[in-house]
Amino acid sequence: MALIIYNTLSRKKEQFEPLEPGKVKFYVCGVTVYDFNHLGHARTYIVYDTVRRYLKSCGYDVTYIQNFTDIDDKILNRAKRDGTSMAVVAQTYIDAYYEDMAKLNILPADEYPRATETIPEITDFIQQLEAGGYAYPANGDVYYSVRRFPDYGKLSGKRLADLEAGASERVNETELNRKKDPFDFALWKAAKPEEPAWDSPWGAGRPGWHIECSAMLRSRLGETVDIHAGGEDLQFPHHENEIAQSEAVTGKPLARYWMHNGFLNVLDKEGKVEKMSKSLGNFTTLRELFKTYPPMALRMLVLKTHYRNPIGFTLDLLDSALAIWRDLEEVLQLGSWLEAIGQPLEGQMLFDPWIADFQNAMDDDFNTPEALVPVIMLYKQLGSRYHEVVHGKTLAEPEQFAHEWRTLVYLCDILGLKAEAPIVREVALLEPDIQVQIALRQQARDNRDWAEADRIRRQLLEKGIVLIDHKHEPTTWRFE
RNA sequence: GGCGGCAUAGCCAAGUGGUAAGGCAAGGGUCUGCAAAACCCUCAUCCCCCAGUUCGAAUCUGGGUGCCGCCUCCA
Repeated sequence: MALIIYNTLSRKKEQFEPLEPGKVKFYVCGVTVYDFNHLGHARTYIVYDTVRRYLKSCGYDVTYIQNFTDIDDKILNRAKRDGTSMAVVAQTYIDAYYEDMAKLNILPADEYPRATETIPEITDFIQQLEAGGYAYPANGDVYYSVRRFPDYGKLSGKRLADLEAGASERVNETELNRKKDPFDFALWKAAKPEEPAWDSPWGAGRPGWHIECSAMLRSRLGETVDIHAGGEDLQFPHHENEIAQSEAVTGKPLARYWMHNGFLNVLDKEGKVEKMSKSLGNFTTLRELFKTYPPMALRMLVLKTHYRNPIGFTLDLLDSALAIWRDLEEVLQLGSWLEAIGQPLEGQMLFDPWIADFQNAMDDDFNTPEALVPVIMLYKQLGSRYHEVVHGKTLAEPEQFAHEWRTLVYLCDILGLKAEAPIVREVALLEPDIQVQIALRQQARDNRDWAEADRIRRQLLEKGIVLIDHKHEPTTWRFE
């Protein structure tokens, strides 16, 4: 089986073949750092983290680059509002980004280039465009001349003629006057008073959004990357413009495969979409969510839907994902449990049908909902054993168990599903007291004093300890 | 108006020509003093509608309806 990826450029599933055998250059458009990350960001980066992990598991040497846009009107507005500088706002939310993504078990990028640290490359890029006749200055701004690039629209399937119909009153008037054509976009923006600015051949100013990515990508990964990815909203105009800029200069394809993930929309009580656009003032931050849900529940939710389909986010959906995650996490924690009680798992992972099913699903354009099936089958199968172990029984067929458990851990690692460390250390401290309580309750039960027995059970439950009665064996317990 | 996508059970969601994966929820059962946990069982004669192609379609074609995204900053 070979990996197949849906390429936005061709609108078809294509066999994946990197430019250089064994190596994958992967560029993902990062966030503009002017606020905390919301659920939608989480989806995008969970998706590409999973793609990256899978590529690695296939043996590819993956270089993963993700930028930060740290120059932007929205950041400036935020700085103004908070009475601080653009640099401070940017750094604040970059730090927050790292924190949130770490909780989702998203691997750090190999590098996080920032626009403000790439100015020389950007101005250099613009000069090359100018030299090639693709860019022209106008009152301190520099614009890209869209009509000079014949392939413009090839990614998004838009033609300039179609766009013309949509050209509306929404265009900024000052810009319109400077542009030769309404579809031209800014490569460089002349400095405005009291705003951060960098020197350039066209005077002080700052780069436009699209050129940042073209320059950062080229500086880190060269002229052509294997995979260029981002949210579906970036398809047009952002990625279209990146292609126009980069390919005009290099004459080579910017990316071999373009991947775009569907949106995660929060649904309101009537089930209507409330897009998480911050300009509409509606978004749910990750840190808010993580106060009440484990981050892995969100990761599970994202994995449960194919990455190109939209997700209508509701709390019910999250609860459903959480239910799966809770069971799965218990089983994943088993290794630690066994170690804690002196029965460490011996045995290796073996290649077996579970892995084949998983790989077939992932090979088909990263079909994670399908790939989750063997994972769920495995943990269901292992789950009953988990309870035997936690209830103090000796594990039967430990080698077979170990092999399956390691397979599960391996698959979960590719999906980025990571269990919290189980609370086992406190057991030694609690154990004697709990045994006393269990004995007292057993006495009550023997006396058919159900009220007292239930009182003790309830009391322990308040401490998070659940009792499990058995028919012929003493009562055992576990954490809630 | 232009471009694109989607429509599968109460909910979520795979499946793209051979007779409907999986999950959540729900119901029933075993067990229990009662619970909890665990385990077992059940849960779409049918895939938005109509027409067509085919021995055969949820899957292909045409038409229709509904929802969504992009066309403006957005993951």
